[in-house]
Amino acid sequence: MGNKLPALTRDELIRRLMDAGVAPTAQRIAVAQYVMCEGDHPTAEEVANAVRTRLPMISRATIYNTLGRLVEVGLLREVRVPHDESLHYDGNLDPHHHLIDKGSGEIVDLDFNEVQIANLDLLRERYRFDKLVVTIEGTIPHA
Amino acid sequence: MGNKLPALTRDELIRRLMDAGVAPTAQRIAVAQYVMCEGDHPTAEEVANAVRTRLPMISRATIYNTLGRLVEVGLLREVRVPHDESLHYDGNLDPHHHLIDKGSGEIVDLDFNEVQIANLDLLRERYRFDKLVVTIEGTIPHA
DNA sequence: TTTAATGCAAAGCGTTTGCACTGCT
DNA sequence: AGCAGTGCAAACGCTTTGCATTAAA
Repeated sequence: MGNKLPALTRDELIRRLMDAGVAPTAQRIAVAQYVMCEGDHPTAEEVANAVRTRLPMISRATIYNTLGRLVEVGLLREVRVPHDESLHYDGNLDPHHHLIDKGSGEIVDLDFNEVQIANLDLLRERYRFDKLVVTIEGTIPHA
Repeated sequence: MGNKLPALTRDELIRRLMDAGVAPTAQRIAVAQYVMCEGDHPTAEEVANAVRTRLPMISRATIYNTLGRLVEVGLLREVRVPHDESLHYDGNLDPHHHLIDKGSGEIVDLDFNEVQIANLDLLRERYRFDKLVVTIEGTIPHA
C-alpha cells in the first residue's frame, strides 16, 4: 500500500463530513470511509466496487457526485497519473508528493520532506511559483 | 512558450520520419512539424486546429493515428497533466521535467539538470526505482 | 411540506476502431 | 493490382447532467 490513512471511527467520519458542510448520508459515509481510510488512491470505479459490497444499490451518479463534493470541500484530492486516463482520489490530506511506478501504475505517497529539491530557490526565482507538488515517475523493479 | 523546439527543415523532418519507419505523407509531415517544431505541448485538438489551417481535410482519425504512431516510434512523448483530461504531446526529446502552472495550465519545460533532488539516493534506496521524470505543480502569478 | 439526496438513463467529451475509399508503387 | 494511408462514422470508456423518485428535516 502506497498510502497511510487514518483509521477514523464512524463518528469521527461523520463529524468531518458535517464540519465540511456535507450531509452525512449512508452513501456519502461509505464513499468517504473507503477513500479516506481504506483505499489506495482508488479510481471512481474502484470506489464503486468497494462500496457496493456494503451498499449494493449505490449508483454511479452518487459516487461521482460524492467524490466531486468531497474534493470540493477539501476532504479529498484528485490525482491524475500518466498512463491512466481515469481520475484517482487521494484521502491523504497531509502535504505530500507522489511516486508513480510506471510498471504497475501504483501510486506511492512520499512524505513532503522526503523530497528535497536542491535548487528550489533558483527555480522559484525563475518561475515565481508558489505551492509545490512533486510527482516522480519511475519504475520500481518486480514490484 | 514553455518549450524550445528545433526549427527543422521539411527535408530534415521527412528524414526523421523515414528513419523511424513512418512513411512521410502530407498529413504526417504536417502533424509532425507542428508538434515537433511549433506547438507548445498541444492536445490532439490543438494539433487539429493548427494543422487544418494548411490541410483542411485532415480527419481526427488520422491525427490520432499519427500522434499515436509518432509516440510509438519515439518521436513524440505523451504528457498527462492534472486538471486536464486530454492528452498532450511533447516534441521535446531531450530528457527534461515539467513545471505545471495550475493557474493557466501551461506546461513549462525544465532542463533535466535544472531540477536537482537533494535526497535522490535515499529515495532510490528506499524505492529502488530507475528512470526519473519530475513534474512540479505550482502556481505562477499573473502568468 | 419543503428541501436535499439518490438513482436511472441519456448525453458529453476525448479517444479508438472498423471499414470503405483513395492514392501511391 | 496491391497495399499503406486516409476519412468517416460508429463505438468506447470515463464522467457529467437532467429529471423523476425517495428520504429526510
